[in-house]
Order: sequence, then structure tokens, then C-alpha cells
Amino acid sequence: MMAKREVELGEAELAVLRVLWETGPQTVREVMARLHERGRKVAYTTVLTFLTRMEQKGVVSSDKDEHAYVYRARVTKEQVAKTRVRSLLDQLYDGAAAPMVLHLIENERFTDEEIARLRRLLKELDS
Amino acid sequence: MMAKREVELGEAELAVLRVLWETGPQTVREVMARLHERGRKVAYTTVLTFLTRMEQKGVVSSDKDEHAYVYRARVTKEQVAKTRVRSLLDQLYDGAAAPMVLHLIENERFTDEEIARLRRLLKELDS
DNA sequence: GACAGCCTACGACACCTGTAGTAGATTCCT
DNA sequence: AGGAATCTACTACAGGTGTCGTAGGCTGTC
Repeated sequence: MMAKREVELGEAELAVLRVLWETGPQTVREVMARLHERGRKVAYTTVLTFLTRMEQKGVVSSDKDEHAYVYRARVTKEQVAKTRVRSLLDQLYDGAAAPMVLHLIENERFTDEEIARLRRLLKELDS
Repeated sequence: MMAKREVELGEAELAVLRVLWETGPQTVREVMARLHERGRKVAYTTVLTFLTRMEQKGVVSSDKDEHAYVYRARVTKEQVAKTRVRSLLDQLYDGAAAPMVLHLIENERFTDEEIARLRRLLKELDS
């Protein structure tokens, strides 16, 4: 897979990307509607600005469909997650993942099912 | 403990904070030296600016010692970690911690010792 | 006591991000 | 056809962050 790194995304831009990840390719107006549903009341042109900028950054692309451009994500949530997590890891734990996992397990809540899942995963790590 | 939230820290500011966490209270000049050691070549006044701004944000404080101000962190690495992790969780996983732990376990490396440690921790979660 | 060196206070500036208004082109409805 | 609704392209702008330079004050050393 190609490496594209270095793409910085602001919090609001990420919210737009999430809309695309979760509800697929759509027009500016539709993205705006989804954002509004999520309590993010931004103007139409604001959404347009975000999408335009993100297209320049290469994280979304657009195709003219009928009368309006339809935007779609060009990066997956996993790719973004990986980068963000990595960066957080580097900034706080010198890149070591274990402390973060410890932190999460100690500070966040998990359902029994999730715990079981984690336990299974750990078992597999026992190479 | 008081809640102080909402304090935003840039990447460079965080680097300064790390220096204070790792080598204790020190002067601007000393912080600058530590940053240089870590490959971050910033000017003296840049470091001063960071520390001044961070003092206004309340994350560091200073005391005049002899001839120069000595700065020290007023927030712990744990506090910052908690906020950052939380924010990342909200932005990518709707606040759910499990997916992130899964992600970490699947994508990052752990030593046998760390795995054992995690396993013990999970056992404790079994209420 | 005068100069060199370090210290802090301010002011600057560029770039990024969040937000939006306006204008011109296109489409749709009646 | 003509006005209304859309859409996209620009422009703008404030606040935050990364980076410094300059000026003025204090100190320490001959």
C-alpha cells in the first residue's frame, strides 16, 4: 500500500470524513445534513470549504454526478486511526504502545464481552 | 482534584512539557538545551514564548530563582494523556475504548512481559 | 564603572483551521 | 421566459501555533 503520510486533519475536517465513512459518498448538502443531525451546525459553504481543502490534501475525491459533486473518502478510518494513534503514542509514550493500553484498561470501561474478546486476542499473541 | 479541561496544547508545546516531566523544573536555557539534544533546534526566545504561553494556559508555573525563572509542569503526563486519549477516542471511535485497544493489540508490538501484564490486568477486571 | 552576556517583555509574521458571505453560473418550476 | 433555488469558486477573517527579532534591564568581571 502506498504511503501518503503527513496529512494533517483538523477536528472539524475529521468530523466530515466520519460522515463519509459512515454514510458513504455524498454531496455537500448531504454531508451538511448529516453534520447537522450530529449537532454540528455549520453553513453550507463551510462544508464546501472543508471538502475542497480535504480534496487538495488528497483525503477525499469528487465526481460530478448530475448537478452536484459527490465526495467520497479516499482514506479509510483504519488508516487515519493508525496515524493518529501512532502520533499520540510518539508524543506521550515515546512510541511504546503498552503504556497506552494499560492506561485504557485502567481508565475506561469495558463490557464483559469486550473483556472476553481482549482475553482471546491476548491468547493468540502468545506465539 | 480540580477540573481544568479545555487546555489545548500544540505539538511543540507538548515537547516542552515532556522536557519538564522528564528532567524536572528548569530554566528556559536548560529547556532549550534539552530540546536541542532531542533534535528540536528552536531559538531561545521561541522556548520562552512557549513557556510563557503555557503559563497563561496554566500548565506550567515559574519561580524566580537567582537570576532566571525556573519553570515546572503543573499538569502530569497522566492528566494530559487522559485528555488526549479521550479526545482521540471520541473523534474516531465514538468514545468506545475497546476498538482502540483492539487496534493497538493488533497493530503494535508488545514484549512477553507486557502481554503477561495485560493478562493480569484483565483478570482483575473480572469483577 | 564600563562592556559583554544573559534574561524577560513585546511585537511580528506566516500558515493552518474553523466559519462564512458573496457573486456568478446552472437548473428548475410555473 | 423569468424568478427562485442550487452549486461552486473566491475571498475574508479571527484565533491558535510555531518561530523569531529587538529592545531594555540586570549581572558579573576586569
